[in-house]
Amino acid sequence: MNAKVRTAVRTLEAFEAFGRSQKPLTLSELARAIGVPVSSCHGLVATLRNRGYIYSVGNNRRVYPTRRLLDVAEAIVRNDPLLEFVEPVLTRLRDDTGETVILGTREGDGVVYLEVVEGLHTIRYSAKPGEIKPLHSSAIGKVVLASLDEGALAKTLARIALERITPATLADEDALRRDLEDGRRRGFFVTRGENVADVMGMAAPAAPGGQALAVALAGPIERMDRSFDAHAERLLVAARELSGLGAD
Amino acid sequence: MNAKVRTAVRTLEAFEAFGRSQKPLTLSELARAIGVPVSSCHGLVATLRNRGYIYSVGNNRRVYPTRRLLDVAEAIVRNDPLLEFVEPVLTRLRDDTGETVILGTREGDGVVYLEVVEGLHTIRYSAKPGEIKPLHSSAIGKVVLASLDEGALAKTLARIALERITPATLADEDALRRDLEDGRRRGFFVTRGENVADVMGMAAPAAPGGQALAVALAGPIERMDRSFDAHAERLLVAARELSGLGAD
DNA sequence: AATAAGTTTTCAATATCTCGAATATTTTGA
DNA sequence: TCAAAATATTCGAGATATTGAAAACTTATT
Repeated sequence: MNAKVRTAVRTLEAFEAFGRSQKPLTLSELARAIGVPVSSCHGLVATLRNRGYIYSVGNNRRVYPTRRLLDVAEAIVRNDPLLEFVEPVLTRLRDDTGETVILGTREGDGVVYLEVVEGLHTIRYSAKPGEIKPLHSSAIGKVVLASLDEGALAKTLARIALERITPATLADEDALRRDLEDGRRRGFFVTRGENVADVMGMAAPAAPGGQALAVALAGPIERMDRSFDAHAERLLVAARELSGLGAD
Repeated sequence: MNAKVRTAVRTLEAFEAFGRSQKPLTLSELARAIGVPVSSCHGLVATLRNRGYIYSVGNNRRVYPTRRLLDVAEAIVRNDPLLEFVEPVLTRLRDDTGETVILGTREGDGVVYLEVVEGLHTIRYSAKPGEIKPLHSSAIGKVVLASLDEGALAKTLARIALERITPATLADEDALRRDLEDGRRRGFFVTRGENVADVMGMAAPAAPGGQALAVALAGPIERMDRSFDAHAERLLVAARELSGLGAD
């Protein structure tokens, strides 16, 4: 169930490494950066060069990606079936609350972030699209769990380990079920430092085009608490707006 | 010497397929799009989902990439060691000539396009960064060949097949050598339908930050011919500008 | 509601990639 | 300039992914 195809992962990790390093790398630097033997990295780099995804910079042996990956990524996003419609709603929610806004959905036994609009404060919850979070300790994950019927919920809870990630994590099934019940009643779900210390998340279900997603607001507990009720109300408005979008 | 690591290629081809298809694909559609057995595609898709690079859209079984790839690609380009400086020069050249401008370099036994600024005409030479062109039948390739000393040139010509791609391709070594000599004398190199029928390219060496690159102008033969001298002169100005940039 | 057509998933033999070690090359430092 | 260190490349045994085939599941059609 975990990542399977090693080379696929490595290929993407190589690009991520360039994104982090912010400069051309030699073969061995790249190998070190992605934790791969130099000899294996050698073949990968040769392949990517052959394909025009990376090129050798200058006269030395360093390589760097061409714009090709950006080009592919832009073509993909240009035609994204979803995000075009939802982006304005998320940005308004961010502007009204000042906190980071996230759109996410279930992916396997986790949650994947589809879109992140970062908050306006210097201290803010920071995340990237594509990040994976646990079902039991993220606000969006609780939305997902709460949407399951009893049978599916029991099976899912049995399968996923309720790993204690912080002292506040609800690692106990009964506590988690009570928390889900609270959320169902309120219409939104909350985490208080259960996944990252000091972070509060609140999330509500949203179904743009009929697709089951969730929208979340996240920031430092202290600041979020001060505006808890206003933020919650604003979040629910955004969730309703999203659900009205895109007949798809 | 050709592409070696199969999965690396497939991974990128999968993303390219989404860029082309412009919509979510089922597993078998994706497999068909990239010419891979469904069973193999299955593992690849599972891996990419695990990594947050793709997610399942809607309730059906279609998948589409998240913004994660774009995020990585943007981080890479944000810190591109080269393109920040050269882009304005290329764009001015494009604006002054109306034709497509390309920055390229040698990569193995081919040429890779690093940057493309497309022309302003409806009918124009269209290309993408990362495309690979032959050394012997592209204007940039001729710049590369002409920069080699006799020993390296002989070895390279022996290694690469002078494939006849169009009727106009210089598939004969003597003819190609004479053409290179002409180019050296003029200071720039020309192709006339040698790689793509109806396309004329002209290229000159440029060395921003000391790195051996080439800048090219490409468009329909008929239109390029009408402004041949002016374009050539303008191209050489741009090449000089580029070579003065970026101490690196 | 049943059948057919298409799609996804699993499986184990096989083709391919991976990795450490050895070799070759380049860079660094004196 | 030479020696030492670092880096890149090659190679074969072993680890891993790939594949067609078959089973399980969905969706479309009658």
